[in-house]
Amino acid sequence: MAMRKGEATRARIVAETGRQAAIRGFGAVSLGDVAEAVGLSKSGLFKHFESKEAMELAALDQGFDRFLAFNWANADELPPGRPRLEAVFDNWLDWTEVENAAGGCLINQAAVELDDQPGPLRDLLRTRIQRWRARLKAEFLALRDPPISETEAEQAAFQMKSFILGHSEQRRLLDDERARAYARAAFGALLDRTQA
Amino acid sequence: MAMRKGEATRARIVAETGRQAAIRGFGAVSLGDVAEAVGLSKSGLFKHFESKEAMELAALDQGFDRFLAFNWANADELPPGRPRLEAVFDNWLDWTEVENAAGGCLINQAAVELDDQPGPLRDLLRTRIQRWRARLKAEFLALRDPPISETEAEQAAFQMKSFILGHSEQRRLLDDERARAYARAAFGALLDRTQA
DNA sequence: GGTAAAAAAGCACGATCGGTCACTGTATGA
DNA sequence: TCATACAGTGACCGATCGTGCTTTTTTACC
Repeated sequence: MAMRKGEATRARIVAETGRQAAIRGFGAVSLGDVAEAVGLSKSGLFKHFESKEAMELAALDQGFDRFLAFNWANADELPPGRPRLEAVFDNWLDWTEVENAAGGCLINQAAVELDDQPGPLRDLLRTRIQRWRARLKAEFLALRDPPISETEAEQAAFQMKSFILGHSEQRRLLDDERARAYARAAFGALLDRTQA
Repeated sequence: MAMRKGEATRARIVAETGRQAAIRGFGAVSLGDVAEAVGLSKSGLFKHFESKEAMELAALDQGFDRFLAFNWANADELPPGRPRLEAVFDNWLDWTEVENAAGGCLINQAAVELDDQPGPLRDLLRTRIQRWRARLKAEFLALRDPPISETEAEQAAFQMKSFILGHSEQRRLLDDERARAYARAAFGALLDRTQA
């Protein structure tokens, strides 16, 4: 009764969908291409997903899981505040560059593509990004004792995310390796200012 | 002999292509949709462009022209350095919010979508963004006398662009109106630090 | 106002789109 | 081992994709 093979195939489909969406965008992913890439027929896909949208939903969800696992890796073991924030930031930069070969960060691609397209995909992305932001904000609040204000923490989280986005564009579109140095310098200075 | 009407129609097609690309991405724009939106038949489009790609190229190029005109408006009349930079930054924020109704900034959408898709579209985008960056860098160099280093100017331009990207995501995807305040505060502090 | 050129429509093409259905092989649980 | 639930195929649906080719309608100039 255990559906072992089915689950493995489903996972391959989800991963491939995310891969293609990161490159072309969700709106340009085709069932035919995904099916061919995983070595299935188009109709075979429908044994695992009831529709293309359900497939994309699973891909985005799993993509976000991967993102969190990657970026928060080893952060739990570090003390809250600056050590954690620096680890997360470095992981995040790595994420951009590791994913470089695979077409870039799926979440960032989705964020820009879906921001004006209502639907379950955007809803999922929104709630997950908001949760992630709240986590970062809490970490900034732990930077100082007594803690900084909520607004200051949000300000800092805003800048952190901004540097990540700036790094991604300069690194991926402009192919400029200095991007990482710029981002790290900017973030380090932000931590200095916030913590002092 | 003068092809007056043709040029007007062409301009409408280009504008509409840009509009749709900003929403769905270039890869998801269809000739049928564009044709219907401008009130033409599909085949009518081919009297103005030899291919879909040529149409997209024109749309991106014209979109960038509009971006530059909007962001640099009234900046020439201001003295170089801080006044100009502040005007450009505010214009840029306005641009994001004005374009809000129209599906967001075409250039930003293209930057994320095309960063891993080689071709003439990406080439055009790259060169135009690099030119724009050089312009910003020069403006940062004018911030101080004697001027800051090249690297410092690039660092500052990196942060400026980052704040724009951060503002765009927080404003458009998360629908958070505080984004503008965060971005302005961050940019103001950056200018203070750089200029002092 | 006639005429030549430009603009646009109409139509058809092969390919591909997302999706359904009836069918077959196969892995799995009893 | 055997029955069965499940994974996967192939043919096919109507719609739409980008793009030619031919014809008709507008437009602009003399």
